Amino acid sequence: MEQASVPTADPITVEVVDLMARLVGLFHREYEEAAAARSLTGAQAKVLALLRRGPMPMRHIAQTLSCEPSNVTGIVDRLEGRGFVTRESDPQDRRVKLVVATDTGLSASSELRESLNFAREPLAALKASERAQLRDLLRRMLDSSARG
Amino acid sequence: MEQASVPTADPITVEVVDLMARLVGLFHREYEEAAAARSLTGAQAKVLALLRRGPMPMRHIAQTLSCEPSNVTGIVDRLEGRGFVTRESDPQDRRVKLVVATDTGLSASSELRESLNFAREPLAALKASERAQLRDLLRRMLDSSARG
DNA sequence: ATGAAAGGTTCATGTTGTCAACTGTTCAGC
DNA sequence: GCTGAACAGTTGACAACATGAACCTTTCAT
Repeated sequence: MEQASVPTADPITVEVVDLMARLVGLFHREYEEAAAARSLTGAQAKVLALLRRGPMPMRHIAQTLSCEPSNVTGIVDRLEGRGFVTRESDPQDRRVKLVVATDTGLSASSELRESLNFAREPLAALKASERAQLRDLLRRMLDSSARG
Repeated sequence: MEQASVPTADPITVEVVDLMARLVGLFHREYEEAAAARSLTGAQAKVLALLRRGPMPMRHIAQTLSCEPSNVTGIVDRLEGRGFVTRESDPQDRRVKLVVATDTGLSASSELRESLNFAREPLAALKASERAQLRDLLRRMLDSSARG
């Protein structure tokens, strides 16, 4: 909804968006596969990946994933049931539960990250200088949308 | 599994993969939202998008989406129930069912495609020449992985 | 003709996702 | 200090998505 002011995109933008869509499809499949190989689902893997930077309140996880908090409850339940994370209540605010990755959880997540060959093969088609170029372009796109 | 021969990726590749992951997240969310605005789910929208090029057997849809055929049955059921597609049996081989988008389905899919602002905003951060550069790099990645 | 193989569907099951209702906890204003 | 609004998280009901096994029909090779 609400896109009255969208100018018809130029042809290059349209094509880039299309290419992105294909790339997203590829990446997504690879990610799911890599997760499944460690008997994790995609959602579980995503949460574990978030926790690599440290404990995080449920609420924050939900916001990052753009989903309802009640959904996170279930995902964390299953991760907890398998020993990948624990819930600890925040001493600062006893309403919030901090989700903490266990060692098992962290190493599973690291393994998965390492194994993400995605684009390792596709990216091999590019020269080092081109990969750097790609990195810079992507960085700028993401920086701009992080601010937007 | 089975990645004994994966060389440790160079730092740039690792960073590109990370950026991709974020991009995929963004794109995915936008896509789901755009679909939801037309009361379609992401999966339904994907199938409709596939059918823009013409009728397609169930089997082929499943392969393209990398999922089980039985899953496609359900998705197409729901699309059919709402008048977005129909099933016609292939005269050449009466085992196969061709899924055909109706006019309603086609226009819903086109609308959705048009509304995909993703990256329209992020891409605006790039100059025209840079967008072209990005397009070329992405093309080459995808070409290589299409052959792989 | 027969039997194997392929295309779809059905059924049982599990995960992800939403929404509404509920329990605790915090905090502002009185 | 209390009270009530607002917030964090959970629960329960429900729909969509996803898999795997069993099944039916059609095709095709022998």
